[in-house]
Amino acid sequence: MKELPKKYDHHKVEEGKYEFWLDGGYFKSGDKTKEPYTIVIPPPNVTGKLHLGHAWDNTLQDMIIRRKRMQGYDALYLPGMDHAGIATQAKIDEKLRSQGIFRHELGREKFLEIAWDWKKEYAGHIREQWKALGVSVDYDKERFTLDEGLNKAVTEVFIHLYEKGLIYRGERIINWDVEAKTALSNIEVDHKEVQGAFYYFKYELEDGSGFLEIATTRPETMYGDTALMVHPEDDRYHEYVGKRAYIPGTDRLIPVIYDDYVDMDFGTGCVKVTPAHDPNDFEVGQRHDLPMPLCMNEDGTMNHLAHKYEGMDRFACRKACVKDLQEAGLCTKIEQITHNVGHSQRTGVVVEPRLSKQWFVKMEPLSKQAVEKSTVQFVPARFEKTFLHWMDGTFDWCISRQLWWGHRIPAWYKGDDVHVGYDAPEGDGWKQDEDVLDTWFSSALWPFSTLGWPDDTDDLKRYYPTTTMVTGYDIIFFWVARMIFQALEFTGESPFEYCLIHGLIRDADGRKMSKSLGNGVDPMDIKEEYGMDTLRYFLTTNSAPGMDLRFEIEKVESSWNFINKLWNISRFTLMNLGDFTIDDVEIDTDDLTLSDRWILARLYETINETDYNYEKFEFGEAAKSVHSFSWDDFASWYVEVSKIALQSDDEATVKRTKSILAYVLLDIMKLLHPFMPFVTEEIYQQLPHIEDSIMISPWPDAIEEFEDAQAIQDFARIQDIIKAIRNVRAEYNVAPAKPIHIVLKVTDPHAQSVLQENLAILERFTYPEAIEFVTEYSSDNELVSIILKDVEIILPLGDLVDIAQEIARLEGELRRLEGEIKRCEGMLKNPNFVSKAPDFKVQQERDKLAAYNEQHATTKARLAELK
RNA sequence: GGAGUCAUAGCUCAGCGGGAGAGCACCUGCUUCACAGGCAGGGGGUCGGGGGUUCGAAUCCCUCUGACUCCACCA
Repeated sequence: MKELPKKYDHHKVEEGKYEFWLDGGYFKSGDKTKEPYTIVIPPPNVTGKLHLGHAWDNTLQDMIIRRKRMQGYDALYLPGMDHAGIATQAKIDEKLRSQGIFRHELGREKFLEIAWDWKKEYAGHIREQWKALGVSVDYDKERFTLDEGLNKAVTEVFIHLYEKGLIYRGERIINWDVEAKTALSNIEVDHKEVQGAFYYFKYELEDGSGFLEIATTRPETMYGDTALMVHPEDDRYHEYVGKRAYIPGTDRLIPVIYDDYVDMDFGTGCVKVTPAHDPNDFEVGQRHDLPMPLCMNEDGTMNHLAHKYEGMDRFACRKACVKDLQEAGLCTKIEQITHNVGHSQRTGVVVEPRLSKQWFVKMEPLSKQAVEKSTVQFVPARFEKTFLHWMDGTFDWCISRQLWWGHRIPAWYKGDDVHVGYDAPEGDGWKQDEDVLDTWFSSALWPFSTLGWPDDTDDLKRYYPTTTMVTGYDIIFFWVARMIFQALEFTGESPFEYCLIHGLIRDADGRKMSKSLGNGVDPMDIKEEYGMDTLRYFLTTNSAPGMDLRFEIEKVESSWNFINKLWNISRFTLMNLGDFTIDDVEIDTDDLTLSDRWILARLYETINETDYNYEKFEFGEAAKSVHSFSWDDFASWYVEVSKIALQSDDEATVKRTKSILAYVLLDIMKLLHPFMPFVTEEIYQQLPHIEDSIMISPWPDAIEEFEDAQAIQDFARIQDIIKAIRNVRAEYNVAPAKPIHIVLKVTDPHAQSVLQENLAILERFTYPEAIEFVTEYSSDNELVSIILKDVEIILPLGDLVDIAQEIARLEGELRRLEGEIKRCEGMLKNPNFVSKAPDFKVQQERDKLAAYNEQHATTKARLAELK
């Protein structure tokens, strides 16, 4: 006889399972006889450990792929990692700095050697964590964004877009990260509201005729000013246009010009123009052919244009020059304001708009194509709007980064000549661009570059386009959108059929989990304490698609409790199966008791509901069906009922019951395997089974022969009677196991036979002294009577019965029934309802009304007797 | 300034066109031979306010209020 330990021990259960699966080769894809189903992992950065967000993301992917594998697909879950340019380089820099080493002292080559070592180390950590999560990824297909193959894809894409005129190099105002000393794209900048000020300055006119006053939030940029501008229709300023004014505190003169960009009603109506440090001013500068001097260095310190402030940090300079100009009477007013300021997503520093020569992707043709041709189905659908909305208004994408860790831009320069290609052109003197590409440039190709593109590989043909992408809404712009337009451009197809979007993980107080708040939760800590199955179940059942997930330890505990429940129903089953084998499992649908038919009918319904919700990616709903089936139906009722049959002397009865226990439990395990792979594997191994692993066992079938509405209805009658009796026992404080006399007044012949055939069940649950069936029962005040449909339960409780209480209860019941009757009649009297509502609905109401009327009459009669 | 989300039981959330649900918390009984992290019973909600569509609305539409998120170069 097999026996499981009394308590579910997640440590023991999870130990060795992953190795077992790996050894079995179950994660491998490639069975050509099957239809492919592909998910590529969103590649984690090789910067650190996986957090709860990854655990969520990866569990969702793994659930989908495990189910599809069981359903007979050639399931490919392709793993990989992202080099994460800025993030990784920043971390390596930091580590080097702590050792007193600076990147530039090392040189590019040496630095890259260190970076690759770093990658190797972190890739190892990440694989360890995938293992802990239990994700069934095919390691034979693992990729890294800086792999040779992917590098080839990146280069190919760059060259193609360049030749098509969709990649260009130009001087633009870009977002400059003064700490990382690199350009950023627009979406790598987070706008945050901060306290700032409007500083008013006097620009004195050259001819001594007075001054012009401007307001600015960034005084330090005045050293890059090359003009003042006013609106052409602004009467206040006509006389000044054409004159020249001094940049305050300097002897540099700048012209006063007209430009209709100016908003006359804002500020003073006069604006300083700093073409090298502001995107709008840059355009003004171009229109008026103004000089565009930078007044800052790459690290955010001021340059020689700031004369005495040279070398000072931009914010220190702001403070200093404001103070000096105040003293000189040239700063007239300071207004405190709150305004939005761009911060680098990576380093957090205030981004400096800066004129700089960079590479850009021309977005308009690509986004137009994406909007028109994308066939990706977002789940939930509303995220398609998010995607389209962004595609609609996106700016050209700055793709060059002043870093070393990344794909080096395939461009070579010699004087003014530029060559874009795989290799440098023939001849001496060509120098390759020092910069690398934005990390997202390579991530955008991930769904096809990982499968071998640009070569027309077997994998690409077989697994591309991929089936489902799972990711958070926070990277729709960064990644999803770019994958879509690049895929359409280069493969002519959308990169995936479905895109399942999930939200963010928040702490118990609803705050975003972040390093700075220190409120992050390490999935490995949860694994240690509750087990990964618990964490997975928690993560995938506590929010709807696209919604955020609040991390609450109480819910993790309740997930553990559910698994412990499953453990115990398995324990019960195994204790009773004895040496029962898979060959002994036999279900003859012509030879079943009501409870057997009922549990199988419920199983049938549960499989259908679960499948329906799995297909819609509604995992919370899918789990809800299995949860209530296994706990409320199987554990609370069938297991109890089976105890009767298992004690029978009749061998066939015992065998039938064991078969059903084993069969139903096995299906429960399979339905839950995608949620909790470890414990379901453990239990599967103990139960009679065929395949070597639950992972490769077939997904449960909803067998139509099991569908049985009559059984569900009949069993519900039994349950109702039992519940009613339990209820009375509680209400009258009758000890649960104290034997009581039960009289059932049944007139309906079908009800009569159902109850009589299942008398043992009634006895099992109600602890009767005797159960008596009657068609008439003489009035007696010392009894409690519960009136159900077709059945009246009479409990002669003698002294325990309180007539007044009983009258009150029955009157309450009467009121309830009257309410119901009124409702039914109201609906049925409404001609519109009868004519417009579906027939089955109308019939349903009629049936209910009949039943209520009958119950009402019986209750009223009983009440009359009492009075 | 645009776009979107949320408002349902004390808490956290499902449900999203046909009679209000779960988990946790709370109250009352239980050492019932799988489980006391369990079993049985119970209390608790005019489903944010107001309109509309519909035979029927928590569910669809409009509007208001409150919370949040993303996008956006007004100095």
